[in-house]
Amino acid sequence: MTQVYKRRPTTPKQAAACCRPIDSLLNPDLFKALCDPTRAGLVACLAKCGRPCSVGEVAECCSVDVSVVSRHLAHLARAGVLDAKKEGREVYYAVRFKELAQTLRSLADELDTCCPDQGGRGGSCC
Amino acid sequence: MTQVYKRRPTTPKQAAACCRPIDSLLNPDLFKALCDPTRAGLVACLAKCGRPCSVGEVAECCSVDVSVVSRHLAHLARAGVLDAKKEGREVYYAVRFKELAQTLRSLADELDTCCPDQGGRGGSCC
DNA sequence: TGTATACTTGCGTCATGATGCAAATATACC
DNA sequence: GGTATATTTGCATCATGACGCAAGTATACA
Repeated sequence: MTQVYKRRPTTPKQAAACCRPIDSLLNPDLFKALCDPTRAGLVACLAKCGRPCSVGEVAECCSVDVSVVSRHLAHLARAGVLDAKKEGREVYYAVRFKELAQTLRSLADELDTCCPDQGGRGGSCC
Repeated sequence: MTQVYKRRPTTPKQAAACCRPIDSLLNPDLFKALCDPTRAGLVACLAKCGRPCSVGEVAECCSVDVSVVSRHLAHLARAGVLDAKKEGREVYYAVRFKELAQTLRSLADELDTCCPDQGGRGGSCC
């Protein structure tokens, strides 16, 4: 069931005290993982490739050292952007397409909910 | 009309050379704006408040100096997350709900498109 | 014109993180 | 066991960015 909020806070201070889904959806760790140009490039590369790729393969597509790529991929996996699977001496990384898309859509939905001149529940809160 | 791509690149190196919408949708500047906990908190606060708020008002909701809040809000506006409107000696910032939600959904859609075991065009590229 | 309020900007400090290299670890294959 | 390949980790360096304070700018109002 959908929770009904009584009213929207009238000041930012009240709003800050009011805990809502958007607080956790605006997770800085996810954005931190994607905010570096090199990492964003790696994600785009893996997404376009569409299959799990090894660290060495991925390293061929960018100009930084393999050790840097390794660290970036591990970082992205830790943040939930990529999935890691070890096979023999290689580690394959793949984009977690569905989970990532789902997270982004949840955030978009919550933004709509907060938007006052949108259908949804806009205008009410807390 | 929807462009039809012939095939998906088989290596990350080929994928990197293949320009696709996800390259620009994974814009590091947007994520850079949201990756700082203080900034994320400000966005959440403004979203929950739902109306344009002045710098001073917003500053009351967090522990950092007003000058820091001012810089953060300007940063978020520059990245397209917030809208700024000057009224007299006050500056009002508001979340660009629709644009932000749209951007996130576009990225989610493009991820679906790239996902091989999803409906969409998964499996084809370039 | 003078003063108060709202915000921005300059600057120094400090913390975090990106990078490359070299060394360490893990696994495959002889 | 010994060697080659794949990846990770330690370490030093360098760049970026967050922060607070103080000074500067803009606007309102007496």
